[in-house]
Amino acid sequence: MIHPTPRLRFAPSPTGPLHLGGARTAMYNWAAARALGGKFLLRIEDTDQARSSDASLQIILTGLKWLGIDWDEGPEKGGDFGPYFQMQRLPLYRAAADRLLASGHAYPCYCTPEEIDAGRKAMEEQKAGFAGYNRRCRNLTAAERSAFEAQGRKPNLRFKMPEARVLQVHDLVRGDVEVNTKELDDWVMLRPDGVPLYNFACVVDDIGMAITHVVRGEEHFLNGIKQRLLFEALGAECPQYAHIPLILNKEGKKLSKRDADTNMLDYRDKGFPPEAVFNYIALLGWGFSGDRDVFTRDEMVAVFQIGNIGKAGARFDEEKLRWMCGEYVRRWTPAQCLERARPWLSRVVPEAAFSSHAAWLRNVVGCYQERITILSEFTDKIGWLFAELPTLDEAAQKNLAKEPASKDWLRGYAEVLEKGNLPPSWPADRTAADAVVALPSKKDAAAPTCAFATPAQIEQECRAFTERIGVKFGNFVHPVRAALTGTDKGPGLFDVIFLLGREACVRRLRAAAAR
RNA sequence: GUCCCGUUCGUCUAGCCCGGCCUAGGACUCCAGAUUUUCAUUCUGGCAACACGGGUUCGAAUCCCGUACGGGAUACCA
Repeated sequence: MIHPTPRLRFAPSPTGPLHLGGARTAMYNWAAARALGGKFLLRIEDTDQARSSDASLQIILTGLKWLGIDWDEGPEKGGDFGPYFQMQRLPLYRAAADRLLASGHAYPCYCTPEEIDAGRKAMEEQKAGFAGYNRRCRNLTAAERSAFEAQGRKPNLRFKMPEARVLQVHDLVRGDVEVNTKELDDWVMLRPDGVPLYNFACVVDDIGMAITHVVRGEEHFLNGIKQRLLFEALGAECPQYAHIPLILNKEGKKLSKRDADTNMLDYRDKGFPPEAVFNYIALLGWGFSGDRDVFTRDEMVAVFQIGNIGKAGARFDEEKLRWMCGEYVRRWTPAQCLERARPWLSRVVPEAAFSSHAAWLRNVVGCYQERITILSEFTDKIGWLFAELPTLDEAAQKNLAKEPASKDWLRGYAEVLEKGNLPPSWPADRTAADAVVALPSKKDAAAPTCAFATPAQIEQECRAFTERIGVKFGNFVHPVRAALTGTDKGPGLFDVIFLLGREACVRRLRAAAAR
């Protein structure tokens, strides 16, 4: 075979949501396919009929799309190697099973679950090391078979494993590994109802779909051995396997529901930027380079190699994920950020405002961009802008009570602002102000020409006022911020005043002074 | 029990395959400082690791063996 087109797949079973580990596996397959110039396909392993659901399938597909992992063949796409749902491929498995039966690689097993269990227990008592199916049906005579049939027993089909063959296999991640088949069972391929089990369906489909490389979790390593033997029995070439370690929690144990959100879409709903999640997950067991952590999908594809995936399990660290999110959020322009944040802004901002106050909202968002890491934080952060009066938190109350004279300052400053040239307050139209003044204001930025006072001008007037009344600027600022925003954190005070506009500022200062 | 894999700062990792450039690099976190009207951002500096024991070698994080610890597997789930 001369360099066939590389074909890789992600083969989820729709029995639950797409979790971090699955997403990472999908991503590595995707990245390898793109890096090799091959195809990436999705195959749905829905043979566990009791647990599979369409809802899960939709969640998985949506999660992949959200992360920017697109597929060339599979659900919603079709392709020349379909069908891509295993339950639609039953005749293919039946045909392969018949071939195996005919070639003596498989045999019918009439054992009941209870009998199998009893056999296993007996082997355990002999403490032979490995305890599995006792292979009772492996060498049944024709007469014995018909006797079982006569009892009405329906046989499973089992694969006949070599008794004690040493296999030298090469794994793209693990390297050369030696495995003795005596550690392996005669495993069940097909149920009486014709529904295949994982290992069997997987191989039939990997052959049928011309898969060349398989990246999957290390829990499949031994399955890989069974599968190699099946490829051999079917006279097909085995794909290159890469078995990667699982994602661990903070304690180094397998990641579970308690440790992190199990559903990729939970991250979406909380406003984690998908690029950041993608970037972070990629880093769990793989490194872009010695000195860079932040990279795009394209940059990853340009350098990705399956062999560079680490052999050791990586722990999921939400703090670094958060940092990564902030890293992406800060790189957006305020306009881009506004677009992204819209679903969360909508919880406090009336829908109409997105067109009527686009420039203002862009400034609001701009002011918080470097203060958040995930988009849902916007919801709580910007509420004060829309309230009649802000709710004072503990720090704000303290800052208002600190200086006895501060109420006079606030009253005085209210007067200054009232007479000043501030933009109007929400919900009045203030496009003339926001369209020309881009927040957050930068120290060394050229002063824009504006019909209203700019933050820089507001600051100038403020400093002049504090001088007039003989108050240290640094002291003055705190009660003002408290009165205006209800807290001690937030954007620059003069951006706040600009954003709030005249009426709101005056109202808030006077209300705080009157407390 | 048996088999397989792994082990570099608290965490993610670079280096390991092809021993010397490693007084082990980067990032997150943390601490200190600078900037500053708060917070945040940004910048500067700092703390902090080759699991342990043998061996090979002039020389080992890098090669070999063992021990310990961790993970995975051992289904009519995938």
